[in-house]
Amino acid sequence: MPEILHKGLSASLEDYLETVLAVISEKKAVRAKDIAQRLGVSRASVTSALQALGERKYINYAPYDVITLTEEGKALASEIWSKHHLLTSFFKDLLGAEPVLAEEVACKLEHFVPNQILERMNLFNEFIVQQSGGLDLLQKRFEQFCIEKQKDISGI
Amino acid sequence: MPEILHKGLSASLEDYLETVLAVISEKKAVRAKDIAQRLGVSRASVTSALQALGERKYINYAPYDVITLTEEGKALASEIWSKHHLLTSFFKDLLGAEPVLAEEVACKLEHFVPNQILERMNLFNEFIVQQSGGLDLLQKRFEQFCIEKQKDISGI
DNA sequence: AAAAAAATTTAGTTTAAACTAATTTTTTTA
DNA sequence: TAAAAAAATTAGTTTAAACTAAATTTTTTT
Repeated sequence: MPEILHKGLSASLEDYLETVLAVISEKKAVRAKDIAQRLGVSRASVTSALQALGERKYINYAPYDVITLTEEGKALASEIWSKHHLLTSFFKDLLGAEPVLAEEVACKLEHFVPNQILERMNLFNEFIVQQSGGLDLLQKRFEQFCIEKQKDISGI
Repeated sequence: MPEILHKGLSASLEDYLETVLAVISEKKAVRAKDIAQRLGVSRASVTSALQALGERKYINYAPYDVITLTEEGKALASEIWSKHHLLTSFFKDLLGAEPVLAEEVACKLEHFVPNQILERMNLFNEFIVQQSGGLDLLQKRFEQFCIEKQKDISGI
């Protein structure tokens, strides 16, 4: 599989880039060790991913040197990160999915969901929340609906 | 990447299996050529995928012989197919996404979406449609909402 | 029924992404 | 500051999934 996406990066490399941003946001320096831990891969895999991201100018990389994001890298990583949040929120807050499952799906979907669909999710979310008089009310009613549905099913 | 999913098949092999079912449903015999065309891969790739599916007992495969689905294969292919439809419908009918984009996303998501999230999508769909007095009304109101939103944005 | 055409398979190559083991560099500590 | 520990990198291997080109088998046509 070539498996190349929107901006010319594979899902895998996008994950590494996203993690670089996440670690930078939390700590001062980016350690390959941290990235390896978060993604559950070996340090060797992190090195080769960082080299690939360096070649494509998404990060500034030199062996044993400090890692920083280029402007391109920041832009792309932020874009992916924002998709991640939007998707997680859609599944978790609107559909009421388990937070862990919502995260998991978002983590994969973020790499290939078309912008049009993302926009539609947002618009729909706004629309429904507005129509229902707020997220809280909507969630309560939906929860109630689900409970009744399950009663119906068990009552058959 | 090992990239193995729920039932021990990769997304790629699940796509081949799904396509076998689709072709069987439409034609009498399954031709490697048809599968190659649908998936946009070479005939050689189809052969090796069919061999892999044969080894794992999802299809009955022997060189140059007729291809059929095993019971396991039918069950799994149908499951994926049904996920595909549910997802496509969610994005297309509820969110109003372009049919082609909805298909594309569904095609990838079907391989790793957790059942809980799929169930939530269905329940939410039912809930919202019921609350809105039918899908037609909902779609009209949502379309109107989107139009107004876009006016707002352009009016800034 | 033999030749031609089409379809399938095999053989061998490529690529991306992972791994382990060994080496090198940096950092910490005694 | 020298030795030990930790971290990062390199070298080399593995796997899955694609590809092309060549060989084989099946099907069709003359």
